[in-house]
Amino acid sequence: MNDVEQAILAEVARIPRGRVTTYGAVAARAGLPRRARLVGRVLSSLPESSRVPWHRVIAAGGRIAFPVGTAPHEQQCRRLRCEGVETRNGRVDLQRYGWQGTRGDLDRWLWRVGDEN
DNA sequence: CAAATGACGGGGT
DNA sequence: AACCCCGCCATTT
Repeated sequence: MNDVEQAILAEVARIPRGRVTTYGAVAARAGLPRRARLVGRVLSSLPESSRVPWHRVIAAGGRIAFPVGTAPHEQQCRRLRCEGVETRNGRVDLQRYGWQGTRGDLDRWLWRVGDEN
């Protein structure tokens, strides 16, 4: 595994339980702007045994990347539901569950923790 | 080597 | 909101 994949997985692992973020956002935070597709490719190559929370990564606009009705789609919805994230018609409300990862994040705002610059 | 293919994104209709 | 189209780029045909 190279450093690029490492950076991407590190960002995915940073997403808090019960929150979600997009492929594009992960790429940007990993220092790879406009490389959303790469994020998807890396996640698709994860072994079943991986503990990386891949289900917290969704497509732009809160859409679940897998086609509605497919097994992987159902699995992702199930995993999200387990941590309190509700999915409606294959989508997640980003206004409510979206995680930006930096300034403006609800958690940091509430607890005043992390890098405040 | 050319063309198709994605766990994508954004802009236009 | 739902498509379509095009940019993106590592892999696979």
